[in-house]
Amino acid sequence: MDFYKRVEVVCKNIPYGKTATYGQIALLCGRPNHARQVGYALNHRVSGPDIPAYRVVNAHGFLSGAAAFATPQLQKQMLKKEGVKVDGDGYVDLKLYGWHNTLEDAMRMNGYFERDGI
DNA sequence: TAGGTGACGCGGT
DNA sequence: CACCGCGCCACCT
Repeated sequence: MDFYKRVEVVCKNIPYGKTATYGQIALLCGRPNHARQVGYALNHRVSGPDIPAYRVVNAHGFLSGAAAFATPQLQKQMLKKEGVKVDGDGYVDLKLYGWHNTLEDAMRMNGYFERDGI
């Protein structure tokens, strides 16, 4: 299985106006302990205009990857643009804007993985 | 080969 | 809440 390709698929499935955590993405990729690798993937491997990396935050709702975007404020701007409120310290309220994915979401991901052989 | 690093996270205090 | 320790693991030096 190609972890990085899975990260790409999962990121593309984060709903508009919602955010997902690194650990959550790792879990959906079938690798529970790879939260750090999700961060690595987004920073060095997975990139492109069709991949909403700005919707990924850490378990506390903090925009921990903000500095890695083209401009330091870009992640915050992109989120606010789709209705996600970011406070002055760079945090989003996961209760309101977290992607509370269902078992169906997880099974759909697996369907994509199997279809694409990754 | 050994050791350091990091867009991380959980459990304990 | 905050802070801390520890586990985690692919990638560099």
